[in-house]
Amino acid sequence: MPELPEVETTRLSFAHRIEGARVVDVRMGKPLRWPLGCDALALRQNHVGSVTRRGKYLWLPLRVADEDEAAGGGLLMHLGMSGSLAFRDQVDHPGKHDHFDLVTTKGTLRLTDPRRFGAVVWSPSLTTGSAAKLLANLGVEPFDPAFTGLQLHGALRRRKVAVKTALLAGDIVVGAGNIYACEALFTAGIDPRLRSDKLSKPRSERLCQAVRSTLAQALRLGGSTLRDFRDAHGMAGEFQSHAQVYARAGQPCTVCATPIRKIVQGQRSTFFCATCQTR
DNA sequence: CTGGGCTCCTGTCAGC
DNA sequence: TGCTGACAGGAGCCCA
Repeated sequence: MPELPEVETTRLSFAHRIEGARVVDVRMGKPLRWPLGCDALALRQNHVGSVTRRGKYLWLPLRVADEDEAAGGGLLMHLGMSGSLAFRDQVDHPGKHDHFDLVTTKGTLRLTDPRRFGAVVWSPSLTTGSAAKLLANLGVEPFDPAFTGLQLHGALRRRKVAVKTALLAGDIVVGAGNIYACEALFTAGIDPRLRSDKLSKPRSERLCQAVRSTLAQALRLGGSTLRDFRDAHGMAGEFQSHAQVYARAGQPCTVCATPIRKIVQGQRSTFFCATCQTR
């Protein structure tokens, strides 16, 4: 589910409210993708710092306030395919898909994740331990000035996979998942099947701009709510109704009316317009 | 090192 | 209405 716009929308919706809170209790539900990596009770008395994002991961820094239950470090969170976070003053008894509650003096942060591909992992810091390992192979942030057409061209030149697959891999540029990779390629007018190393510099420049503009537009619209995405206030996103190709197989292209095609690349569906995406 | 395929898990929907 | 199979926003891991 959550690609960069959804993760960032989530972060913006609760980061300012949880900052400075003291952890009062922690509740774990069914196992998530990885174990927490520390004693959950050791998180109590820690203070939550400023929540940041790297790719599709969120980082909740913790500061030790009471040496008895010291954890420090922070929590690296990932929403997987079906995860969402809610931050509420008061939470109900956990439902069957609520697998993590961080109860704080300012409210409770709850991870709901039916498929449990998501994760909450403790790490001593962002640059050491499990966080460092999980973030090690991430590509550049799409809104970082270091992400340029030239840089993208250089990275794609060394791959032979389809450009769509290379975008999804996240080790060149982070943030574009299946929806936004499809949408960015449409905006750039590039065939998703094109081999990465066949992208010219002008095409790479267009793709760079398209990745950025697509993610920026999605961010303005609060992400995409296909089924169950909500930000931490429970607000749905609006991007899905602006999608030009994603989930529109058989429907007319908004530009040229050619029916949108659906193919499979690397076990993921790709949607594209065979007329518009040839430049 | 690269690329392809599998896997984790649950819910939903199309088709019979 | 009930069953079965395909598919879903991610990404780590294993093997060729």
